[in-house]
Amino acid sequence: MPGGTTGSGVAAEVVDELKGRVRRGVYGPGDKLPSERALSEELGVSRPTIREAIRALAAMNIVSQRHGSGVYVRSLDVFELLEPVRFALEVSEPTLASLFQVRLALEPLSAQLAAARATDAEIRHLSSIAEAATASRVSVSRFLELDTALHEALVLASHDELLRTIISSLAFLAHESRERTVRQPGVRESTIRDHAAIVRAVENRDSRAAGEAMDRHLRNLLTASGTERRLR
Amino acid sequence: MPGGTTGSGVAAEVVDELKGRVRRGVYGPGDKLPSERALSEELGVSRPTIREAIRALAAMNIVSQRHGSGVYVRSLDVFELLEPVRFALEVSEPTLASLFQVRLALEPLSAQLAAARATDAEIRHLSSIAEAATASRVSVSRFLELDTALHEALVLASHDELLRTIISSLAFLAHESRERTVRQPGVRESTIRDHAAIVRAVENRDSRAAGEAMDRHLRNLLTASGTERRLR
DNA sequence: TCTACCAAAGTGGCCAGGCCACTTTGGTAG
DNA sequence: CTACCAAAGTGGCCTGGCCACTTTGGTAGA
Repeated sequence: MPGGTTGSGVAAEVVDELKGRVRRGVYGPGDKLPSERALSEELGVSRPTIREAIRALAAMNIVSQRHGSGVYVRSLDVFELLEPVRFALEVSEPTLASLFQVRLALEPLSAQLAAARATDAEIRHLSSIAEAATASRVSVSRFLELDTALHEALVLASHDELLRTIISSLAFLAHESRERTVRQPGVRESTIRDHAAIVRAVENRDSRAAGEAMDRHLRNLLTASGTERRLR
Repeated sequence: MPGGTTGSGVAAEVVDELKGRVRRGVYGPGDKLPSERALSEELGVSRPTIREAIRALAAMNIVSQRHGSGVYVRSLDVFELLEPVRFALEVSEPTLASLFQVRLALEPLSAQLAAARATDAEIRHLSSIAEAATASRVSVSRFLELDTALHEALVLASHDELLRTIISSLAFLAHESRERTVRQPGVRESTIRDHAAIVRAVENRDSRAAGEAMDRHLRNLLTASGTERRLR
């Protein structure tokens, strides 16, 4: 009973069918789908309908169409899959408070797991990121980049795909607000301290300390951003 | 410099054009777009191309198509917007253990918020669900249905759209494993007890107790299910 | 033998015109 | 004033076709 949530109609069914095949791995990333004419025959629907379905999948960044060549399954990376919603999020806006609530529940977990599971190479990577942010002449955008990278590296080191998917999605949502938060006085300094504490805990394989350090870090950011503001 | 990121081709241009109109407020939420035939004439492209463009916008949850009526700009609620997250979660094929880890982080939060924010009607609804499961002659599938309904009702009562999106997506992933778990001896009884405790805490507006009850509930399920099995 | 080129096949992009199913609406009969 | 129904409007889908681009394999030249 896979996710047939798209709607009714033949085209919608084709979308679900193809989406299902990608989900089940019938077509993996990089693979070429059958030609529109072939799919048309196989599924017993007209080519325009197939085209509509493929256009929808392309809009969701699940496939990409290459004129004269074929239709290919994309990387299925979380960020890419979320990109189509970026536009719509300009109007929607989850509350910052809500976002932080969820991050406060998940990111300490991410840090805990990272402390327990990170490889030595991953720990070195974490250190280098935290280190890079301490340099005096770091631009705002570069600082944001490093901040994002640290959270991403942590959840990668947790070796938990599900956590990575969710946290990456949230980071995507948070991106807009971070630009403002990081400009507030003192935030960069406290962020550097917090990051250092997290990395130190991971280096020491201290799950509890890592989780607590992350918790403090997020609460600091929350305080700095003012909780009632909306994203964007 | 509006978001002309879609790609090349006439259909892509139509997508950008329509997207731009929505962005600029030419068509606001709830508004009806011109008919496909009208757009076709106005933009000087064929109707199939217009249809492809509209299908793409629908895939991005920007508009919705209503057979016989028209194409409407959507209200853009967060839950629907984050539908792509669901797909992303499904392709990642998480471990049961990983799934429980995340649920253990999020669902107690959901219960806490519900205890603090639920309306009287929502509390009555919760009670009725918990009540229905205590009847002696409830089939396995019906029991599962009620279990899902309770978790869903809780997160609804939390009045947090972001949480709702994530937890609903996870519930979908969990579905397969629940069918097995619920058949294990004693699980239904303990579930009934746990649910009752959660509902009681919400009725008493006791956030802490609600969170703890949910935590115990999930740990009971986790114990009963054996953690190493893979979903799907 | 190897390289460069080119033509044919395959594929997506787009169009024209048509029929059907569903929704909406305004007039009409009760 | 209400209930109903027919016509108009709209999206959903199909057939069939032509064009533009990419790929590929064979061929002519070095």
